[in-house]
Amino acid sequence: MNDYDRIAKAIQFIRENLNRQPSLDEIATYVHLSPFHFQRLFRRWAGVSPKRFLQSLTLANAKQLLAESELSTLEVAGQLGLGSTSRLYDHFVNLEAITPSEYRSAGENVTIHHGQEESPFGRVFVGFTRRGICSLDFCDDHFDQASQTRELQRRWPNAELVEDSNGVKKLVNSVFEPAKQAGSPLSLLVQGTNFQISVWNALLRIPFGQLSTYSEIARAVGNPKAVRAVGSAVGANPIAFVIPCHRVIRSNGDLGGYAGGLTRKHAILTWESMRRECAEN
DNA sequence: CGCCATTAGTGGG
DNA sequence: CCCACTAATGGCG
Repeated sequence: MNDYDRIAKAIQFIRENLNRQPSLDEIATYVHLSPFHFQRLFRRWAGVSPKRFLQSLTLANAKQLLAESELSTLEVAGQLGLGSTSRLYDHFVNLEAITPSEYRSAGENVTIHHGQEESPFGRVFVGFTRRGICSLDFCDDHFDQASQTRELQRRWPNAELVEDSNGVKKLVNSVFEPAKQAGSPLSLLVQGTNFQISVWNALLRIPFGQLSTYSEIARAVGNPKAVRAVGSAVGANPIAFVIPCHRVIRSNGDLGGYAGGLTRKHAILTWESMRRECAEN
């Protein structure tokens, strides 16, 4: 079992037993570590003690984050025309959209480099072309490399797939390393319907470490009643983590869903909120 | 009152 | 049809 698995297991345990406020000893025992070692591992991973983590984990906390983000940057998320390009993320991420039909007519001669690599939140499968990242998914038992490659080929039927573990390693480093801000902008290359693209754009506008809701996104894309459809579009996000679908939760404060598993969603959110606190202090 | 469980309504794929 | 949803509603302390 690697570190991420252990931490994930601990977090899940904490979540399930939140109302009992489990002690450090109890959690450490659960993941088969000594309290001392567990605390150190946890601190290294999250930058916070398990105790502090526990405190920040309540629903009240989630709702507070929600309230903070309510007023911020989401109200303007312009509908994006087909195939157009827009700069987002304070000019650090560049999202380029291609419709399925446009792809069919124009899109040959594309080579997609792909492979798996460890990330702070577990193994990921990544695909990228010369023009940008086109795929990023977390791996698990149901979604292994074989099926991920198959899915990639299905989405880009004319593309040539090439395994490239070196390239993938470099890419993953720049994606998950916060120092990426200093480097060149990330380019994303995605296919989707007009609706999906506008939703993914809205996701990119949620600031690091903050939360939004499905209904908020629906409002932001100018279709306030399409809440459920937004859920589907968010779920269809082809580039996990970079397009931050993990920052969207239910309006009542529940976590909602996540393709990579709820524990992982929770882990990423917690990590982000801690990172943000650190940056502020 | 507040806290839940249930449900009709919902729009895009 | 299927949904990574929500607001309204009613029951129960």
